[in-house]
Amino acid sequence: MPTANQPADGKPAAPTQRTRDKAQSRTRMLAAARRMFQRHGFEAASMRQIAKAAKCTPGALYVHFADKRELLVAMMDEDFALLSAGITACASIADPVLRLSETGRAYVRFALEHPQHYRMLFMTQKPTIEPESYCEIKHGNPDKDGYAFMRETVRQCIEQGRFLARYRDLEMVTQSCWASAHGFVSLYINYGEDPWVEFGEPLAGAYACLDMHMDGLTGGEFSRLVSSQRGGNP
Amino acid sequence: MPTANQPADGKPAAPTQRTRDKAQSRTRMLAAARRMFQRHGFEAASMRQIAKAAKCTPGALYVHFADKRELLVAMMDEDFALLSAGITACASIADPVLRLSETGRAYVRFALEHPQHYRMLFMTQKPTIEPESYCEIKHGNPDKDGYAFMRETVRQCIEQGRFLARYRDLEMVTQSCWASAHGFVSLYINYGEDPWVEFGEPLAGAYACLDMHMDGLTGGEFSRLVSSQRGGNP
DNA sequence: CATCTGAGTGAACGGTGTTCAGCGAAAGTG
DNA sequence: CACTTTCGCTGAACACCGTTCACTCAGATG
Repeated sequence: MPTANQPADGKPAAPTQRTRDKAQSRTRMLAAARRMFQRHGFEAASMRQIAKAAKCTPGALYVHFADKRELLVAMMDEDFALLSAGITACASIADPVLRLSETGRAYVRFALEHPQHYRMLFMTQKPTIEPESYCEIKHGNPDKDGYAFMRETVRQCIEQGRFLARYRDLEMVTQSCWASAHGFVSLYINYGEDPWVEFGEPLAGAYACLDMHMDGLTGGEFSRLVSSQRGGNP
Repeated sequence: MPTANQPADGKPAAPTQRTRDKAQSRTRMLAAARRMFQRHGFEAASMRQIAKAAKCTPGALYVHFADKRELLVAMMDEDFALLSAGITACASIADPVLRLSETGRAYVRFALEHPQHYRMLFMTQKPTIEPESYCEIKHGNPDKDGYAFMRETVRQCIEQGRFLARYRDLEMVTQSCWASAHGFVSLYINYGEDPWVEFGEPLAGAYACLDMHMDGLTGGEFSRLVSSQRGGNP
């Protein structure tokens, strides 16, 4: 039963007035949702507010998105390209220790620039683990890709003997790298506005955490490498 | 206007039937709220569910707690006391570097032994809590406030020149210590059961993260200190 | 005993995410 | 062109949510 939008032969159909309108609506809704989510957070932003900002009724949102969470996920998919871009930019760095450090920096920059997105990805309780719907079908789980990228870099560091001898457990070291990036930014996202803790410039704090961790892993070689790089290439 | 509960002279009144009932109700409500918050999270747990679990009506909750947020705060106060007890138990350790390390270890043990408590305390998005609503007494007092205790220890480390020269910012270093403990345990609590990250023994991983961080801060002096301690006192 | 007090009730208010019969204009078909 | 089908969208609901409030009535007070 071919439709105008998706013919049976799979060839792209000529965009009709209706399909163009629908795409436009979707874009408008997504933009409105981004504004609301970033301004008020996921819970506080309501579908009615988003609908009003997108100049439609709440029900219309459900034509394009199954539920509120999918609206957020669709929104995050767009911005996730930034994290992927940052990480793939690090892939060109030859030295695995420096590459690992830069990967962490790209990671924390993403977290601090998109705190609400980061919260949804890495700080919320996953309701249920659905292996089919989440992990594989979703054009490759970006979390797993990032993790795998980091693990591969860690593997090279270990193979080249760049880490202290006691840090040989690939999974554990990879997780410690992830944790060194996640720890500070997740605390900042939760308590950055809290008067209870006086946070300074978050990026500086996050970078410092990464550096301390890298020095702990390498026995201080990381800092010496960085300063020699800086001294050698002024 | 003295009441049976709080006479004007400040002397404790004899507990009447009513005051005992009220305290009992409060305790029952708090226990029900803890169950619900830990099971479903702050947002998903509803006042109606809590009321049903506490065998009362939703309105009765508002006799004891101003709103949902205050119910959470009352619950967190109890859990914080448990955590603070574990942290301040390290106060007897003379060496501030070792004391800081042991503080971190106590922190991650609490997190891994009470993952639901920890999630509620440090991993959920909380409504902003004004300082005046919070226990002012605890805030800033190293005996009661774990963060203040850690900061005081960090201050001693800095004053004794135990950290590398570039780590002189008291707040930032304290936050990095917190982050080094929080990072791994929060990831483990979220992804420990997830099939796409293979976690090993969580306590070992968390301790390793702490050690790397301490070595990064001290330029490796921490590990040398620990091994000399171990060698000196076998 | 009469009086007062206050913990608890139950219904309501305005919000929330989500669903769905039906509308009407665009698209497809003869 | 006229007829039928398609489908994005509306508006009204549904079942919840946190919170309020007039009211009740057992226990404390005098």
